[in-house]
Amino acid sequence: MELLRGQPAIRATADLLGQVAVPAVDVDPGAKRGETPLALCIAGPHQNLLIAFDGADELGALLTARDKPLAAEDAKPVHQALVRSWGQGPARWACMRLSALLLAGGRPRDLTLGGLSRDLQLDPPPDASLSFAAWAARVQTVAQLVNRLSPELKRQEMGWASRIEASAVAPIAEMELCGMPFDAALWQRLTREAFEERRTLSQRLATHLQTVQGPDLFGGSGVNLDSDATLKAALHALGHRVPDVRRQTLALLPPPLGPDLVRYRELFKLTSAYGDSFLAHVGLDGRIHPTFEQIGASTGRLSCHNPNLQAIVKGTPHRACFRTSAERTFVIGDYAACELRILADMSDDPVFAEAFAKNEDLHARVATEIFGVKVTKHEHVELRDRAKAINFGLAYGMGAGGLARATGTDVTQARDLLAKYFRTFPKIRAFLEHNAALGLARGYAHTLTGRRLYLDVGADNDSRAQAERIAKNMPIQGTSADITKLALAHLRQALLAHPDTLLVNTVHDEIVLECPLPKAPLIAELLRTHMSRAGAEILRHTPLSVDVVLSPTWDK
DNA sequence: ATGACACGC
DNA sequence: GCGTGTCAT
Repeated sequence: MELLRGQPAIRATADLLGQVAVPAVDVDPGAKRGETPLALCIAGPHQNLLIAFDGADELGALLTARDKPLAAEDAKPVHQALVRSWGQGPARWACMRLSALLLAGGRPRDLTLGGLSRDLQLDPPPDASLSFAAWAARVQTVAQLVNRLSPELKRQEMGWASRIEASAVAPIAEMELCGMPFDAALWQRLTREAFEERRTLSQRLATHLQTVQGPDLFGGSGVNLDSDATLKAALHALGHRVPDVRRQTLALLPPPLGPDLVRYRELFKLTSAYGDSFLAHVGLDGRIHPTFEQIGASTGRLSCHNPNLQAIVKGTPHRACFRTSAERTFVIGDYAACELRILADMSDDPVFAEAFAKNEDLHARVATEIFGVKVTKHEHVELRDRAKAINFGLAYGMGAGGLARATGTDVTQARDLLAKYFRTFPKIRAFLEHNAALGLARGYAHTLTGRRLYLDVGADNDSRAQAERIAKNMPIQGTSADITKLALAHLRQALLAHPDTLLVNTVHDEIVLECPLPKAPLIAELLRTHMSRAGAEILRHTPLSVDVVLSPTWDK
C-alpha cells in the first residue's frame, strides 16, 4: 500500500475531508507511547489514506482547524500524539470507546473494535499488526462504527451527553500532558520524616503490647501493627474488646495506646501510598502526570490513577508539594455545594431555592426548618452537623444505614431523622421517590443531559433497595459530572487565547488552572465565568456559585 | 484474588 | 453512593 507524503498527502487529505463528514484517524502505536510519530491513517467508511508523518504542519492545520469532529477508536492517545507533534488537536472527537461506554450505561460490554463490530454485524476487522492495509481497514471500520453509534446515541436521547463527552476529550488529554507542578524534594523530606516517626512510634507501641504477647525472636512485640487481624488479637489480649481496628474505633482506646495507634496508622498510610511509589510518577519535566479515565465511574464521573490525584489528603503538608514556580500560581475553582444545588434545581424545592438564591448557609437553614429552632454556624452547631450529614448523605445516595454510620447513631435514630427531613422537604422526597420508581420501571437512571446508568434489579429486597439508591443518586452525581465536563470543554476553548495558562487538574467539582502571576485575576474571572456558564447551560434555574482561590500550592 | 482500610468528592 | 491504592491474608 502506498504511503503518501508531502503535497500529494495534503491534497488527498483535503479531498477526503471534503467527502467524509467525520473521518476516523489513527497514529502508529509508538506515537501513542510518546515516540516520534511515523505514520497517520485517515479513513472514511469506504476509503482510507496512509500518510508518512514527517512534519507536514499544513496537514495538522487541515485536520484540527475544522469545525467538525474527528473520529477515533480511542481518542485520547491520538489527540495527545497530534498535540505532541503539531501543538494542537481538534476541539471535538467522536470517540468510539466513549460512545460505546455511553450506550452501555454501566452494563458490561466488549468495547474493542472486534467486539463492537460483532455487536453491530460489521465484518470483523483484521489484526492491525499484519500490514499497513490491515491497519487502514481497521480505521475504516472505526469510521463505519462511529457512523452507526452516533445516530443510536441521538435515538436514545444521549445526543447532548455525547456532545459533552466529545468536547471533553481534548481538555482531559491535554491535562494529562501538562501534569501538575511538583516539589519532589519536599515530598521526599516529608516521607523520610514520616518514616522516622513511624519507627520510633512502632518501638514505643511494641513495649506496650509486649506485656501480653512477650517479645518475639527479634525483640519486637511480635505484633505486626500493619496487620489488622494480629493487631485486633493483641488488643483483645489486653482486654480491649474492639470490633475492628478502624481509625474511629482506635481513637476510643485510652491514652497513650489509642492516640499512638491512630497516629501510627496515619503514618503507615503516609509512608506507603505516599512514599517512593508516588515519586515513580514524576515525569522527566518534574511534573506529576496522572491518567484520567473520562468515563471512569458509572455515574459519568472521571476517575484518576497512577497516581490518583483525587485522593490526596487535604490539610496535610503533602498537599503543598503540588506547587507552582515563584512567578506562577494555581487558580482553583470549586463549585460550592454543587450536588445540593442540582438537587434543588431538579426537585424545585422552595426552601432550597430560596436559600441558594440568597446564598444562605444551607446546612443551618435546613437544621432550622427540621428542628424548629434557630440554627447558625455558632448556635446549636450539633443540629447543623446532623443536617449537614443528611445533606451529604443525600448527595451521595446514602441509605439509613449509611447515615447512621456517618452520624454515629443507630439505624432507628437515622430513620427518624430522615423521616423528619422528608416531612419538612416534601418536594425532595417526591423527587427522589419519583426517580426511584421511574428508574426501576425503565431499567435505568439518567442525568439532565441524558446520560444513562442501567440498573440491575435482582429479585431480593437488598438488591432492589440498592437499585433504588442508585436511581435516586445517579441523576444528581451524574449531572454534576456533566457540568464539570462541559466547563472543561469551555475552558479549553477559552484558553486557546492564553497559551501561557494551563489546565492542570480536576477533581469532580473542582478545576485547577496554572498561569503567570500577573494575569491571575483575569484567569480567575475567566474560570468563574466558564464554570458558572456550564452550570447555567445544564441546570434550569439554580445558579451555581463558584469559589475561586489563587494559591501557589494546591490547597484551599 | 480478596477483604479491610483510608483517602477524595 | 462512586472511585484508587496499599497491605496482609
